Amino acid sequence: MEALASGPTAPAAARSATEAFFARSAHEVARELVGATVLVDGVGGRIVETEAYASDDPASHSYRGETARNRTMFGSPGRLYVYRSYGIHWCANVVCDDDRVGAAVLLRAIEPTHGVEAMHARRGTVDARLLCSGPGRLTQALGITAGLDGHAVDAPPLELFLSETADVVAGPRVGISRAVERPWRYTLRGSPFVSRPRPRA
DNA sequence: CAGTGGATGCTCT
DNA sequence: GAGCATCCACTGT
Repeated sequence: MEALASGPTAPAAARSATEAFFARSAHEVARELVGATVLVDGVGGRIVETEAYASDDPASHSYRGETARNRTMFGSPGRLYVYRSYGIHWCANVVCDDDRVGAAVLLRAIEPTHGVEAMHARRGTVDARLLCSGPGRLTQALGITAGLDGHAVDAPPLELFLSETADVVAGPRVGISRAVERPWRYTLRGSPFVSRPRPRA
């Protein structure tokens, strides 16, 4: 993937390749991010689980309009939206934009491939399957906090490498109470590193 | 295994 | 004051 040439203050007209990739529906982006590799300071791995949150989605933080918390969701695509979950964990999204602002893709699980030692140290677990298999776990393992909110996903310390097409399965989202039935959770088929139900086959 | 409850902070009603 | 896009420890089968 190309490096992001323009900084935060660059003219909006000069949209980078990364921004263009994320300037689509959260569904397309969520599906294509499965199989991609994301690193923070060289620590991370292959994305095996994502969820799409659309702009007109009752389950999305952006549904009721812009607030102080979700401001990043209404900005440039290709940036991280980081928020605190249940008062304890951080959750990381990538902002999308399919003509309507307020869409994003939640990163739910990663297969650890880079900097596994650092992840173990941060997480304090010995089970590789539990290092990044959940939105709160993966932010802890990669060291993602509110400090990275609004940060471009391809600007240091973040790196993103897209992949060839992966074998992706769609299913219902996890942990939400509204629009529960929408099958907007995307997982890498058969991966033992997804967060929820152990893949049965 | 399945089910329950506690921790903990912030947003919105 | 309720309700979370969660995780973990602990209980009982």
